Amino acid sequence: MLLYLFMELAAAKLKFIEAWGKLGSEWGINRTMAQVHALLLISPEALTTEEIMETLSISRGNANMTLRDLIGWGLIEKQHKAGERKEYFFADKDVWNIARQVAKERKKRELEPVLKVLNELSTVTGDEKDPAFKTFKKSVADINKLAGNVDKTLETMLKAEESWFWGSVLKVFK
Amino acid sequence: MLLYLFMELAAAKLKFIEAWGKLGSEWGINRTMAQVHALLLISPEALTTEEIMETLSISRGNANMTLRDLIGWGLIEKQHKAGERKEYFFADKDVWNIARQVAKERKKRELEPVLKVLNELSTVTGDEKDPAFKTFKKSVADINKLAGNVDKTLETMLKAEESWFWGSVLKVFK
DNA sequence: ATAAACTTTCAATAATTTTTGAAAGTTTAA
DNA sequence: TTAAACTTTCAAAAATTATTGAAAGTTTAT
Repeated sequence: MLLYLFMELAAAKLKFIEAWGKLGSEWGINRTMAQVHALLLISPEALTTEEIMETLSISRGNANMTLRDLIGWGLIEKQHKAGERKEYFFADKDVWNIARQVAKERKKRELEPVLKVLNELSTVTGDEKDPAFKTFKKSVADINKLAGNVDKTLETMLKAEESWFWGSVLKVFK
Repeated sequence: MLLYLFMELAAAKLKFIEAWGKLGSEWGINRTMAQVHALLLISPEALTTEEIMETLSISRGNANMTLRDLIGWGLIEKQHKAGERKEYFFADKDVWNIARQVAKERKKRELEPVLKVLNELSTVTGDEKDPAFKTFKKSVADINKLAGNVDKTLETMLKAEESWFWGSVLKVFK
């Protein structure tokens, strides 16, 4: 009976990889990319493309593209071992860095383009007596303001030290 | 020439709906759902299923399911007009409420299940001398801590008043 | 009860996103 | 050079996700 109180490391790893992949896909990050990231996160040494393909049962092409994407996100790096031609990959293990990196990329790729459109839309002119115009203008202005605040907050977060960040925020949010 | 300095309200509406839909799909929210939400956000009156189908060129089935989902997310409500059988739909226009509602739902649907798994994985036992075990345990513990902090922060945000929230946070993030 | 007005369901279809894998490309060592 | 070792590309296929639309279901008025 006691047996079931413990989980094998191997089983735990699989569960972690699966959970990370699911979370990623729910937040617009490709499942495989999140899984490769998870695998490298819990791996003490750098892994080859070969090993990643094997462990996650994915094709060479998929592994290659996913690793390239992860490098583009600043989440993993290539490593070369002396006397070997193969490339090894390892993940930054600092969770605060990971959060910052993801925030930075998504801000750049998704938030900023939307802010640009919202700013354009703020300049629309029309009949101030028209309810359709008034409602449009107010919604756009409100969203623009919120998005701007989110942007500023992220900007500050990107510069922040982990301890400083959590210390300060948790003091405010008590 | 000056003509191009102004944008027609109709064009602006389309652009807004498109941008909101794109943002949604990048963050794991179905494009159509985000578009229907956008349409109702900028509409001064409640709209019928019929009108939504027409404006966005979507089918009755799609409109019906999407509207039901949006009600489930707490972003829109049904309205009945005296002497009419048709149902009308309108969106909460308060941007802070919208942000809170989305945060609340995603916390419940996605963050909490992951926290549950992470907590389970924290209990894994193994050989403290094994680098694979040590790396696994540390990564899980670190992520668990970060996720727990995010959860607490959201929890507080859900209770917060808009002015209080932005006032306080922006003072900290100066 | 009946029928008109309206809403919901869901199997089939369409659209989109992800993955494959073999061929092409590149680098290195001899 | 050449060839082995390794990486990248990308058109085709598979998997996933979203949409359609007609039929079934429900409600209301008479």
